[in-house]
Amino acid sequence: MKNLEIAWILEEIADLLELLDENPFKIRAYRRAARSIELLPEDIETVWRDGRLGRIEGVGKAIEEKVSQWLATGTMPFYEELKRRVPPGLLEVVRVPGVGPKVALALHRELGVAGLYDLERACREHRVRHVKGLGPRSEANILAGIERLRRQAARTPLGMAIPIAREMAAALETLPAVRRVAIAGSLRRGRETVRDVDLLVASPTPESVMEAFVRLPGVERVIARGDTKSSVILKVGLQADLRVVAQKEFPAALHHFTGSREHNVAMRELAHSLGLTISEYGVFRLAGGERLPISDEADVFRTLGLEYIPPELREDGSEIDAAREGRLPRLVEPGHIRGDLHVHSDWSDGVHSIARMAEEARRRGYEYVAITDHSRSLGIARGLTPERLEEQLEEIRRLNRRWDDFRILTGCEVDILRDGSLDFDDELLSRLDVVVASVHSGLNQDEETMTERIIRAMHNPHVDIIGHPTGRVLGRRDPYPVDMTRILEVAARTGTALEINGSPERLDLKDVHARWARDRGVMLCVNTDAHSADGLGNMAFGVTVARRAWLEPRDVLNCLPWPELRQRLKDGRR
DNA sequence: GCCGTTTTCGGCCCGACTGTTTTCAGTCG
Repeated sequence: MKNLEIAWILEEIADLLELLDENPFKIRAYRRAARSIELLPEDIETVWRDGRLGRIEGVGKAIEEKVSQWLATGTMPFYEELKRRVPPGLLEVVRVPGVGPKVALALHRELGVAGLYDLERACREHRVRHVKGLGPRSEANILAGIERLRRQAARTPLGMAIPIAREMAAALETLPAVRRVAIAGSLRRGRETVRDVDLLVASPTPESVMEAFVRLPGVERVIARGDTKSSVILKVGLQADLRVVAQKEFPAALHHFTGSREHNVAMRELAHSLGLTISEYGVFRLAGGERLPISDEADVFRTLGLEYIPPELREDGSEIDAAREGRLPRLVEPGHIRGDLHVHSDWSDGVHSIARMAEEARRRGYEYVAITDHSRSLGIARGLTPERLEEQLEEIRRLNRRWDDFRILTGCEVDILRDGSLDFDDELLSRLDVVVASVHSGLNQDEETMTERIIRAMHNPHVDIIGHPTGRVLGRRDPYPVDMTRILEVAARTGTALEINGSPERLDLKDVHARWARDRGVMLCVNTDAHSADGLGNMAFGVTVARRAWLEPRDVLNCLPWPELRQRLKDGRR
């Protein structure tokens, strides 16, 4: 699966072309193609073999040829040539915040800077201030930028950024001059990791809001402070941007600051073709500049002849075509989820009793919850022996007498052992309502072995769901290598559902893969993998991933009411 | 380099902030 690799190369080509001062439109073309391929809902090698590369949005003859070369031979002469022409260290230099291609080039030309180390030394020796257009402040800013680059290499996981953003939004809301506050940017679009927190405020007196913003307790340093826009670095290392607009501008501004950049560009191009222009201030006629009435975000889309596009879909611009043609999905919402099918109790490594977990699930309005404790091989998580599981079934039977509007489903999260066999025998599995099968050990197997291992588990008729299918832990553990195309093919054939694990450190499957799954008719199941009553609240993260995958309720197993779910689970086992 | 319900050539989005400048280029989102 080479999609990400190719997207990365095209992106780097764009960076290199920028350093060569090439035509900006050519550079943009490479970035667009990179983005399309990154978000492509199928394996690019398949597309290539079918001769469909040219049909990818933003891929024309020239890029098609280069990508083909790379897929066929593993090299791309054009890319190699660019790398020869540009000192490789300059690519790091342009990643320093505040340093772009023009400055990097001047530093290279005049001071011989060819990498981060050179740049840092040139700043400390005060040589940078003698380069035309730069001064002492530039030196200090570049040093701070290098520091930031080194300290905050990775993006921040959504689950970590959301509470920070909410806290800041709440603090701003208490200001008397503030009329409205919204979290915007990639956070609002629900991206799994974010680079910064974007906040939008409506206020008649921007300066007072700016003043309060840069003094918020979590702020470490101010990097920009203007009349309507400020940026700060938080003590946790994350950047936060605030934009303040007038109240009547708020809807257009909210759209603008939610992005993505590609979505905005595509929207503005569409506006142009309709004789309109669109910015954070509103929608206007090109001729005469008359402001069109906009009272909410949906109006922004409506004036361009589009259905409302939910934030989670605003990525590469293809959602705009879908909106124009009325092809947008009716996205799944938290309220559609009828139960959680992957939950742990204190029988294994959870902290709360089955009864407590069930009561919490019921309180959340669910119709059912499946208790899926670990199986015996996972000693570290106090996995259940078959005998203990038998006892648990009895306990659940007893508890289920409590309600007539709710039920606890029996289940387990059974380990997929190294050879793909399962940790419990078929007879025991056959008596459970729900079987989630997951990989927890032998994570360093090669792709072929791991893929076969999971496929073998899917062929077991008692397995209903594959739990956290790629095993990643955001920022801590890479996914184990699997051939996702083959996994999806088999899942489609066996009717096995794949989990979207909503635990914020997992989010596994990820959005792009979940969308591939949907496109192949594979059912998804959004679970929390909760180990405590609080953990059930992570469903919202899972639903966000599902929405980014364009999923509708019918694509999600646990949107089914219990009678239909039971039927479906039974059918899947034939 | 891409793209086409006005076009296969000539277009290809919009604005804020900074630092270094006398009017703006570069960077960022």
